[in-house]
Amino acid sequence: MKEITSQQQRVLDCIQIYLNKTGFPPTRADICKELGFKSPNSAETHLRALEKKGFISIESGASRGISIINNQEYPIDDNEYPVIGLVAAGSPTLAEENVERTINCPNSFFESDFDYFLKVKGLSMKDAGIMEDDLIAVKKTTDVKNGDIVIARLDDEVTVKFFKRKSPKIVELEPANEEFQNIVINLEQDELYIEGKSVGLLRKN
Amino acid sequence: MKEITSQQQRVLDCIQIYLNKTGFPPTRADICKELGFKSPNSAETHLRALEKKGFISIESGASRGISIINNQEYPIDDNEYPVIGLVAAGSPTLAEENVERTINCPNSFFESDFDYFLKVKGLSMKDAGIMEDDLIAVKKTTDVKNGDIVIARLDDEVTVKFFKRKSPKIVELEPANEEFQNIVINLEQDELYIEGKSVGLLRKN
DNA sequence: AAAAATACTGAATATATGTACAGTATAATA
DNA sequence: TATTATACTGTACATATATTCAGTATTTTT
Repeated sequence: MKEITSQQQRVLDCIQIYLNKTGFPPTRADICKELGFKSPNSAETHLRALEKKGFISIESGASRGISIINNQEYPIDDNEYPVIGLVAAGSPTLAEENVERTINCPNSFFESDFDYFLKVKGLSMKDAGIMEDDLIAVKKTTDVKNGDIVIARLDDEVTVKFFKRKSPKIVELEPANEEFQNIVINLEQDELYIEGKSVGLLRKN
Repeated sequence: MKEITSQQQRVLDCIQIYLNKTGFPPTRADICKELGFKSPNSAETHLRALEKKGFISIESGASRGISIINNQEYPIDDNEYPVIGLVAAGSPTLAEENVERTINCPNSFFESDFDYFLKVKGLSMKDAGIMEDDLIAVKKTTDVKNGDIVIARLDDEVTVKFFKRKSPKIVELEPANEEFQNIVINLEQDELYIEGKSVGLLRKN
């Protein structure tokens, strides 16, 4: 699946909205009307691009012969994602006793797929707009880059910080709050386990 | 809803099966082919009967303009919520030209129901954890309390601030960033329109 | 620097499609 | 008994629609 452009996304959304509203797909002219194009060929070329990239299929010759291809990882685009609150020392993050509740959320809700929500404690990342009780969408991965907001485990405590690799053996975990100190980790002495990284945030107020 | 005949049921089933298979409704000719009719008018009359009895609706003039009317078996808990970006001065917020795209999201995602996502510009609310390009879930209402994060319209500009009523005629819009000034509004002189209030926040990174 | 992809306008056209009209026949209803 | 609904065939046609061709311009990739 190649990358979709913003205009192509608009066309794809337009098709979905039209489908929800009417129960059948739009014509080229309908898409033009919805999105302000003046030539049916504008819609046509976008449709062909979306087809080429695998987002839709087009039945040749058939009117309104557009169908959206649902090629998600899971057949259903919805999932119950666990919300992880306080993590008991030493216990695996996703252990049942750590799951406060679940949230139903489309799989493709954030840019990347993700595995769980982590409920934030404290204000160490407040200048990055991460406040107490915010829910961070966490993708489980150890593949993190400088500047990523990572969920790290240090001495059986889970912490959320910016990731900065200073040298092959020195990693700094940097808060976004001047009242907090950088955490410097010498990988030869201390154990650092990267749980994953933040791919999004959810706040309910 | 009148009683359906066995042939009409076959036609209705045929429409549903065709929809499941292709993603769009059949033409009269398609129905004929599936059910062995030799005249498109056979399908037509059945469709008109189904329409009259309330099982389907037919969009006049539109090809494949058939939609099956759902007897509300399951209320769908999903919706496409518009994302509002830059709002042109003087235009209604939800006008089509302001809708950047839509996000599929459960209706009960935040504590309260909501109407659209507003894409945040600027950092005037950064100390409340609201950063540039964050998406605020906005519930359209004028019923706001002190301390609520409101979406307000002032001189055809949309702004997000804390709401503080100082007296019956004085309202203050308070930013969460020391680099910004409070906005004091005398309701007798200035026009203040409350679009709604924030019921949640969404960040994709 | 050339080629390909994106993002359009505008016009033209073959055909896909809804729909009306003319029939035939049977069963249900008033 | 007359009327209406059901259940078809068959023809015809206006128009709804997909799709091609000819341009222009910008951005991205090779």
